[in-house]
Amino acid sequence: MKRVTSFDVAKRAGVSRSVVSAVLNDTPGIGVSKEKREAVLEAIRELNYHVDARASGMKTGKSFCIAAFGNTRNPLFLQVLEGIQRACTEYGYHILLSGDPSMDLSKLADFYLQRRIDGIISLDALNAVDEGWATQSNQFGIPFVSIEGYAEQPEVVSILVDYKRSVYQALTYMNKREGIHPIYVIFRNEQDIENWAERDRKEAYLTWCEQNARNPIVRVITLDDEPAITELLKGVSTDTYEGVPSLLVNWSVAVPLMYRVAYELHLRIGEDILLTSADNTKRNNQAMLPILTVMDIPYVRMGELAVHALNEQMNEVKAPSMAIKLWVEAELQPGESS
Amino acid sequence: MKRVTSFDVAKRAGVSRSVVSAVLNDTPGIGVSKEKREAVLEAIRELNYHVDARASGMKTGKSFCIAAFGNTRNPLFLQVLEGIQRACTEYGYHILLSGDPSMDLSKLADFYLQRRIDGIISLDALNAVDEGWATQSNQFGIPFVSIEGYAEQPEVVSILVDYKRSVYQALTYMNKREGIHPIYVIFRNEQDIENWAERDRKEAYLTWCEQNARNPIVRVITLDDEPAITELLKGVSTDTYEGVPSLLVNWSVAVPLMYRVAYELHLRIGEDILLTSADNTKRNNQAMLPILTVMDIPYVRMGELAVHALNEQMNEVKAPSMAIKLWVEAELQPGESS
DNA sequence: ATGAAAGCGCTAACAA
DNA sequence: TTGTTAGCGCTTTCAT
Repeated sequence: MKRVTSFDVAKRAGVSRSVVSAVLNDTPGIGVSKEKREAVLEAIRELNYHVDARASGMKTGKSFCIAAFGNTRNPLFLQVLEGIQRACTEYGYHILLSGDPSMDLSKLADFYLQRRIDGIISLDALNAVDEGWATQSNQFGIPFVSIEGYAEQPEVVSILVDYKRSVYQALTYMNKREGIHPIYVIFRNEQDIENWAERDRKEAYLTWCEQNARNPIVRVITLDDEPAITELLKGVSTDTYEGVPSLLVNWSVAVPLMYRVAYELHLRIGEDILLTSADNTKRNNQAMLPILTVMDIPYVRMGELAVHALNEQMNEVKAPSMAIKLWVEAELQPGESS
Repeated sequence: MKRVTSFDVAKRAGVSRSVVSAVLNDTPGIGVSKEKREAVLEAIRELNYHVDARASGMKTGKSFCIAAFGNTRNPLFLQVLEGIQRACTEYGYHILLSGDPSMDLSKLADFYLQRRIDGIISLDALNAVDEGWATQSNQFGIPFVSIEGYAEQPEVVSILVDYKRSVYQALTYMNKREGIHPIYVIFRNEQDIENWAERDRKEAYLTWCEQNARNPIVRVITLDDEPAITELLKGVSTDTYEGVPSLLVNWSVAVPLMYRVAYELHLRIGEDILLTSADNTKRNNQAMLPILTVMDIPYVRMGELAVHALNEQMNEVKAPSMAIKLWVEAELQPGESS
């Protein structure tokens, strides 16, 4: 069972291997006559020849392979992958998926270095900073792009969401409805320290309130703290504030539980209480009743952008068209909940 | 900027390249003295050396890379990937993610052959048959495992769900509740022909009815046909059959719309109407209110199994412990809807 | 037990 | 324009 090589193709086409290579790669500065070119292509087809990417990679020093790193448990990762895939197809890159966040860094590094990866894209947590992925990957000399992470590390290229704008837009939308009474609900993990996104969102809320002469009301609730949510919903629905109580939630993860609590309290979301999420994806909420109004985070596009950014890094474009920090905007997806 | 090679390591450790290689691969039948081995390991650490997988692959003929093929739009694919990833880590394989189903086969084949992939795992549609992925991949000589596809192609290795059992178990569970009245609702795409899974499920329903002396009632509805669903729910809820109307749905995709229709009709699922899905995943339904009772399909494990099956194929185990067709069982996840 | 040397399949620099 | 050749970094005989 012999592999067919470029030598076989050359022989069959009656040319030398370099000609075959030239035809395959459109090597600049080297012309091949029409007939020879045809002959080569013909031979390739007949022999069903396929370049060995490893061999060519060894010569050129490029593997045309980028690594996508993220948590396969996270549904958003799939959307990012979709974007990465789309852009990679365009550039001719292949995607290597290996290593989840549970794996230790040196093991992972070994993976990547063995494969001579051209670049790394990583979907990070908002508060990802330490571990020094970025610093590490710089050590390796592998171009690196973070999605949602390292917002405050000026040397790391990252794709970030403009959460300020997201909150601002959400509030503006909610405000269209007469007599609403916007409350900002911050859900957070107990152990997490406040991150940049959280700060941005809160700041945007306060700014908006000031500009619109509203009294800011902020509630902080620990994720999954059902009693606290019950209390909140009960409270706002019986409050004597003027207007319909209208909640802007910082983090989509908490929303299902809010729906459940409302369901159990027989509160109708979208009528008794209005609800909007400032951080979510449309796809994630298609099954919700009523449909949740969300600021949709474009994870697919962020994946695409990451590849473009990586590509610029890899080719060391002299006049980079892309900044170190790339900001994308969430898009309002009106639902029935507000 | 020079790459560090096994030669550098050898030089530093004061041995030859073959020794380095032997240490790295535990080459059987070739012993290395304790000191030399230590020296090599030391040098590797000092120089931060990493084998070039391409070069070693060229010699050994293995790429230690398997391709995962599936639709990145499908959330289930992520679960499969999770399983694949887990098993791959175990075997030391890397995962190549390239090509979505929209890409044409020859292009894809080119990808795989260029990379000298060791095997392919594909998450297929239940009715996947034509296109001859399998036959094709056999032509390429690349081991292939299908998840959910090619159930009726005896030569293709595939991981399949025992849907008969799934339906049977669901019905048994539903029947625990007194006086239920089980109706089987088949949702289907208009253009799709009936597939093996559909046949199995229906057969299981009929068998169960016979064994339990129930009158089988089957409804067929086109996916997304909202009026038909409305009619169905209205109908069964006002029927004068004895017992609570209890629906077993064949396909989870239709469930959100059923919930919506019920919501609009002010029918309380779990009280006025009982609902169970015979084909679903728990993860997909966490946000539903009330929580849907489902037969949970273990996609993660199916991914793992696929890798194991692939591994056996690749190593051409003489006494294969795995059959060509591997059947897995769905697990009942009781919810509040039935 | 260890070292020398022959490739694996390819590209790029050079020679013709 | 075309063909020759020297590696890329590794594994694996084959001698030593």
